[in-house]
Amino acid sequence: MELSKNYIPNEVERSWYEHWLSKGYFSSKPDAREAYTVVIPPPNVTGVLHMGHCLNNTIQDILVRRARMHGKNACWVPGTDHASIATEAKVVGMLRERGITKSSLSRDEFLKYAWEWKDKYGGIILQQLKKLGCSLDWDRTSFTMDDDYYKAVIDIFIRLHKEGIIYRGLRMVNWDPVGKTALSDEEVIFKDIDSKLYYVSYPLTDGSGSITVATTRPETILGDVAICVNPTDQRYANLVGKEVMVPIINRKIPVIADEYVDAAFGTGALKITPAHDKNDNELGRKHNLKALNTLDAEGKFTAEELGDDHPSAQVLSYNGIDRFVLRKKIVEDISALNLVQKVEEYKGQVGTSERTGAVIESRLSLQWFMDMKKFIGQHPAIVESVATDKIKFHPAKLKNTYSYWMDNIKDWCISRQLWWGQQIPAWYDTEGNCVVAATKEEAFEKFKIQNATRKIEEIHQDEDCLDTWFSSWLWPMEVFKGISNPNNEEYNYYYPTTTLVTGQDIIFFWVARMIMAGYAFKDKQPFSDVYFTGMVRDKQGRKMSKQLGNSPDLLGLIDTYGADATRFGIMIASPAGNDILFDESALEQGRNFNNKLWNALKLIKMWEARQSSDLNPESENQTHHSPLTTHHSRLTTHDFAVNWFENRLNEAKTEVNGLMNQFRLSEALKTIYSLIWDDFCSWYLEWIKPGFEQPIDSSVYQKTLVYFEELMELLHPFMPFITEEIYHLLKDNSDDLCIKQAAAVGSFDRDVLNAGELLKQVISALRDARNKNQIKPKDPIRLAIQTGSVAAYKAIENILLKQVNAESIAYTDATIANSIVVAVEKDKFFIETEKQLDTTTLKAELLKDLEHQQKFLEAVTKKLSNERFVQNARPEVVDLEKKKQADAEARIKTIQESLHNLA
RNA sequence: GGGAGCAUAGCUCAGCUGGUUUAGAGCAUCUGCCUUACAAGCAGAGGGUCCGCGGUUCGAACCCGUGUGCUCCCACCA
Repeated sequence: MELSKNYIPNEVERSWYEHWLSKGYFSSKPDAREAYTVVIPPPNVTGVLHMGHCLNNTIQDILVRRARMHGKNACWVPGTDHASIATEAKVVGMLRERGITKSSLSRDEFLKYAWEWKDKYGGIILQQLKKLGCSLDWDRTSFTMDDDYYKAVIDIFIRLHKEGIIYRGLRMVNWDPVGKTALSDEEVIFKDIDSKLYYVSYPLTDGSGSITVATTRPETILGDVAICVNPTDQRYANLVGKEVMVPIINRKIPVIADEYVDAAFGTGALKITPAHDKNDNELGRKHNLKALNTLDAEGKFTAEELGDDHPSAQVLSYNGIDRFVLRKKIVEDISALNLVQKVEEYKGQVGTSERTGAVIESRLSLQWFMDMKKFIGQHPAIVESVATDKIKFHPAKLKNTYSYWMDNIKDWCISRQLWWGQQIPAWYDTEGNCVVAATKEEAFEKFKIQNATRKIEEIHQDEDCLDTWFSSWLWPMEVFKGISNPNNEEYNYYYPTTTLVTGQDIIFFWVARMIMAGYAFKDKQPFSDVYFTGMVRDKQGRKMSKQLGNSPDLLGLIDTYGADATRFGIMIASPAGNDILFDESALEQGRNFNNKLWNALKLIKMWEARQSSDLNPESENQTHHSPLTTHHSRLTTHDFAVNWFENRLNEAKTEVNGLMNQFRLSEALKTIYSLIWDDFCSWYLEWIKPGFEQPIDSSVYQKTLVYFEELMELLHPFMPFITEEIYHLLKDNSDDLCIKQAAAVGSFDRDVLNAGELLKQVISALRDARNKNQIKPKDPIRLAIQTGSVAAYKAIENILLKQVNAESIAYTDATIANSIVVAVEKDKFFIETEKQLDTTTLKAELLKDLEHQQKFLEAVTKKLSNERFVQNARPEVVDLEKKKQADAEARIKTIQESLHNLA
């Protein structure tokens, strides 16, 4: 079969993925093997694949594929998250484009549209994962709003409510005026902003002057209920207890004192607006002040609650004005009253919604909460398991982040004013009494106990739904029906899961809460290792964003470079927990690597028909005695190469195992890359390569096939497609690499490896000398070796001849005049050539080297003459220094001889 | 405001228990090569105040202190 010049990935990738699927390699069933379970962090059902997913899922696939090849029953569960806020926003947007407003629809009508939308677009991201080569068990695809899953979430809510962990209360919450819903603290992102500090005066009602406050939020002035100063602040001591007038609305409010106020900030006087600020709200409650709300759910002005104060036409004219427009308007109107003293630039922070980006309002509302202190208190393992590494975090530094958050945890607001999600199983009667129950009928039964005359039509369910994360935290359990069908066979086999791979940005949202759920509902850790990825940034270190247009089109990249190259590119520079700077040149490197593998395949395939089996018996005879003739040494040359590579391969496999166990994936890939490119292609294949149209020893060829296969096996988890392709092109293998079981790693001999390293060193040194002396690659040289171990060089003569383009090799006891001298360790090499040598340059080089060596010798000698060093350092360290000294001395001698030789 | 982390070649990063380090790799750069697997390649080279300062030690990129610069997390002082 003719192999193409370069490797062309697209068709190969498509057909192997189909083949793997058709063979059912990714689907897992419980059996006698140990399970290796990974649940995908479910992407938003609205999502499309981006670089973050690419990194995250490539890592999971590497772990899963490797486990599958190492005797584990690997199960990787796919699925999507209903992502209530994001999805509801998308559906609302889609409806708006069609001229439909959400408010014109009933809940059922809206949900019908949402499900239609989900069914149409919800699977896209999963299809894209197939392109990346992800070996997910598609039969297990789950969704956080599947029927059983939905029931499990409701069940957990009811359970926690019964235990008194979940409660309903009127609290200050983070309100997203765009999403029109409450948010948990974790969903609020604080951003630095340039704002202004307005100094506004409130006239005293007794006409004795005014008090000036500094505020960043003048639009809330109409909701002010007091002015507060620090009780120790002498400036205001005589004003406490008096009254001031709120500008515009002319409401009388008291001047009060509280230690909360910082006298050093602004004017030392603070306006209290309990309806719009968490701290003000607390102060308000402490001092029995009313909370006057002036903003509606959308963040627009409403005078509704100001009714008792007989709002003027001016106040009423603000109705429906957006908070930011209102801010300017109120400042203008107060300025017109000459009550704005000054305006300062101010750098402050505002909370924004993680999902919609809207500036958060603090808003008093009735919501459902989870009492986290109580909850965690009941399950100490939630905190301990991470501290004691029962659940291992990679990188470990995130353990601190986790424990700090746990120690300072606050109640979790779990209700959302949305329709897309699990509807809260709380029911109300006409008097506003509330019971929690799974169904209307159950709720009705409960109400009847309180009031026998209650009719079922009089009760209605809570309109709100639950925070998405209140369903996601059950993911590792419920994908195996662990909640909805407890102790089923699959759950018992696959749970706890093995490794979780996710972004460190969701450590609190998701990871921490899965750990809570794991211990609270099943008394087990949900996973044993968590690999946290950083954020994918562009090569200048900027976050990927739509505005910057710097997020690459992943599918386009896969089309251009292939999935293997894309996986290579994202993995080669991504240590656990660090952000990765995405650079397309890494994908090029991956593509080039594909090509290198392809060409190695082509080379080896050329030999297939050129094996010479007649050399085999002779070869076996030669193994154990010293070779004397050139003919024989060719055979032992191969023995040397084969033996060296086998040892090197085992060494590298050992390294890779170690790195993988530590989750150092990027380094494992680098090790494999260098093993293949440098050791296998650049050295080994060159060493065994027969001359033009010459035969290759059959046993060497067979060994080479085995090595290449093993290299593909090692690389497969990282680059599954090309390795599978080569595995089949190399030999007529009837099995597939995808499920091939890795052979045990053999041992390796340090001496054999060192011999190989020495040979490489000699070859490089001689090539360097050729280069420096401008000997053209085609010009042959004659090589003479002065060494104490002639036999060792005899064994590798043929490699040496070929690798440095020498026409002959001789052994000598003495220096050879008019030659270039190269020293490697204790051996000297003399290069003789027809070319006229540039003695001036050569001398200069040697002198430079000599100086360097002498300095080094000086340093080592000084160290060795330090008695305290010799006394205190470990003996092997001292021996090493002695060896360095001897080597330096020998080298200096060689250089001096060479200089002499040139003269 | 509190906490964590980072700083090593032009760039991205290794360097694990202080001594096999005269500090490595990949990319980029430079030189020479179209050598029958591969120019998306081959062969080779150059490139470092290990952030500054101080300390501990026979010995420091590594440990300690301090300064500087960056990054992240937590925390709603209007």
